[in-house]
Amino acid sequence: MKIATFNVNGIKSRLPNLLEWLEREQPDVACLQELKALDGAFPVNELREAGYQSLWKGQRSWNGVAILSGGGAPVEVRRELPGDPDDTHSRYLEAAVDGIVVCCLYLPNGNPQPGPKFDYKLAWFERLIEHAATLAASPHPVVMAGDYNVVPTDFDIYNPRSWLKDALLQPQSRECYSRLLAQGWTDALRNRFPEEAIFTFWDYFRQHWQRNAGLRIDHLLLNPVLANCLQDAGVDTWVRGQPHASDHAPTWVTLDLERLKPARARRRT
DNA sequence: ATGGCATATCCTATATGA
Repeated sequence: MKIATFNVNGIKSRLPNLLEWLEREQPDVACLQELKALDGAFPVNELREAGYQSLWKGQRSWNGVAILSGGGAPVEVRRELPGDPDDTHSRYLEAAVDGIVVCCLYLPNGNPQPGPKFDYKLAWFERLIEHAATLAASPHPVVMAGDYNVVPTDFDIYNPRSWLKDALLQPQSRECYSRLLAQGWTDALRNRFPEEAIFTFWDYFRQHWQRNAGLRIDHLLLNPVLANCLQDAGVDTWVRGQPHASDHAPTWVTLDLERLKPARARRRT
């Protein structure tokens, strides 16, 4: 099973790119972020024709997340992160897809910092950490995929110097991310490439894509049950090189779900 | 300290992103 996450930066503008990627790479599950569209503008029919059933949560102008499945329909578990009934941003979806719990998240950017947007980022992160503790300990396989808006270490950026004041590199942001991992999550990309600089985002400025001046901010975290199934992980960088591309590239894992069965058998004996 | 580029919207301008 292949599960991917892709910040599309506008589903309406990006639909041709999205469809081409789905056709070529055939992920079984795709988590999308930054739809930047109301629910009624979501291209549900185009995606169905491409072989995907969708669960989505839109919002005017900003944010917006979706979970696409090429197999069974995603079964909604929750449409918001617990902990703040006043939070109106569409940043979280959780669904069961073919036996896997899939969480699709778009963590707040947090710029400029310091300031109220950075405070919101950290508060949202705390809510995620609290909710994720249950998922990490779950006997079910769980993946938390999305745009975390955190560069975990200086090894995850082409050059931290010009980003030192950015919310994505702040010690508070990184501390939250490492506390999340400490619950038992496996950062699939870093697990697959322990000693390589690997990026998922290249901004539109100063020919950063052409110079491979990127950041690693899109992550797929696997709970221990699912980490046992990890086969491979990667970034579909060709998508970033297409005309009219998003500034993010799709990031993915492949999983051997056969390995879930021995664990269950062992528990019974 | 600002801008570079891109997207969306209340669109000869402004907010947001990362």
